[in-house]
Amino acid sequence: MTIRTRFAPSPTGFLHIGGARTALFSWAYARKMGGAFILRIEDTDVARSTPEAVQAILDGMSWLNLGYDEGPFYQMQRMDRYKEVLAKMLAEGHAYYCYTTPDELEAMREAMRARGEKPRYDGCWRPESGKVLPVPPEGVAPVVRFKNPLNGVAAWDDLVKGRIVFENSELDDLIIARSDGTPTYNFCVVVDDWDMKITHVIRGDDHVNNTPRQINILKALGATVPQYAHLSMILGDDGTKLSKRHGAVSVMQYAEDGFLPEAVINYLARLGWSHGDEEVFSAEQLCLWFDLDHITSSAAQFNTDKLRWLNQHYIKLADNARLAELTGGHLLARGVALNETPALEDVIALYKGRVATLVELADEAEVFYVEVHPDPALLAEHLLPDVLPALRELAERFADVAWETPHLAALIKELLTKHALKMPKLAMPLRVMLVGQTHTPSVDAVLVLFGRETVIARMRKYL
RNA sequence: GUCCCUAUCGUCUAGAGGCCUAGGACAUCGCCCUUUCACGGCGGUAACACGAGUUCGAAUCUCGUUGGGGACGCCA
Repeated sequence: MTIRTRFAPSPTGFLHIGGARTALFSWAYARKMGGAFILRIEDTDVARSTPEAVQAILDGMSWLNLGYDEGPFYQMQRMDRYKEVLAKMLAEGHAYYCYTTPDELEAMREAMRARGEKPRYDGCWRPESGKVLPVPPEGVAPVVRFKNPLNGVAAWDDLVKGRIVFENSELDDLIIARSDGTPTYNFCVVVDDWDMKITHVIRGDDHVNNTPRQINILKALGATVPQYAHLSMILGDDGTKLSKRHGAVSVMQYAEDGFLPEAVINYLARLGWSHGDEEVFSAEQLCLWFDLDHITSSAAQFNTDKLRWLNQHYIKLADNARLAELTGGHLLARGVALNETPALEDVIALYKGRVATLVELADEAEVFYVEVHPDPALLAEHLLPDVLPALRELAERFADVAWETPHLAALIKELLTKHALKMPKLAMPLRVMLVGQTHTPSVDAVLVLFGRETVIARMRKYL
């Protein structure tokens, strides 16, 4: 049997980190098993679904390089099919019309809560042999409810959490079609998973409570029940639930913050799944290793530091031309115009080993293309009287020295000896004049990048 | 309130009864490298929530307690 998995987001917002991991695990499992990964957009909540959100989800998956084999399927385009199955269930007595209004339902729940009971539908319109149903009230459009079994259990062996058992008596008759006739989530999912021959449902564990209901509907339909794997949630950096206010940001925010998609994939893969002691691996490697047996069943806290560490690793590995293009984008967004020299690629070659994100890389590169305004206090601290003569002479000699690292290094050494100075004493003021800060790669490499004219011009301003 | 899930270093995790005086990674601390800062190398601190069982033996199995999370919608 071919393994078929799916990712089924509802387009009510961007693709956030939790959704991305769910997609990643489904994708990786399908890849590992030589199966198919299906993308399905669950847009039956017309009020909250937007085309922008659909696009945001597509963009997020594409950035992460998570390709799907089938879809995207849109539930709103499958209405006819849902209505067909709905009619069948009604005809076969697996579903029934219910005329209880939302207000009555609300009152019912309130009363039950007040009594300390689990709020649920009372089954008033549920047909039973020998039971006399109320007369349908005038002017009330009915909903359709699923006739859930009264006894026994709905149980499954969750591939992540182990065996989970729900008493059917805990479940009430859920609404599968609204009073306007449109089907609801739990019903659409079941029909879709059935029609799309999904073998493994890999999803967030906020769906654990939906699973017994879905299994019961599946069984009523005579459909094969798929395997379920419920992933625990991802907590924010501070250990609290991800929310709009903090943490639950779009995966595209990570792109903006200068993270490489391969770093995000690697991080997410390792968050809640493990392969022994392996920490750093590619998407390809993940597709070879991934399994459902090593998924953690408890919630995991997001850790930006570790993501940064991975990102740093992948930046070091990345091709300079690619980094230049990406970093150039960040620079452009800041309104920094790139000059011919130095070539951004050369700047990146010198700095890529020193940064954790592309934003930091852009920060470092920026000083090569815009004027710098060193902090006067910093200048005063390093442009000391005892180094000024050496710096002035250096600026003069720069005019005709061969502009290459060995010659520049030799010249600096020569003046160091002549003026009886230590390297940092001379290197620090140079750094401050050139880039406005004391932390840079070795000065000769920086000098080469800037070029003769810029170096002399920047030095002259202070000497 | 009811139901469901969950519990190993600060964090992500390894761990399927003896391999565990609990391993790796991030973070942190120290040392080395050094032209500053990084990078890199080496080393250190740091955890089985608690209580009962089962067993010759438990981080691993069972039960309970406590903590955390989720669900209880004509949302998905």
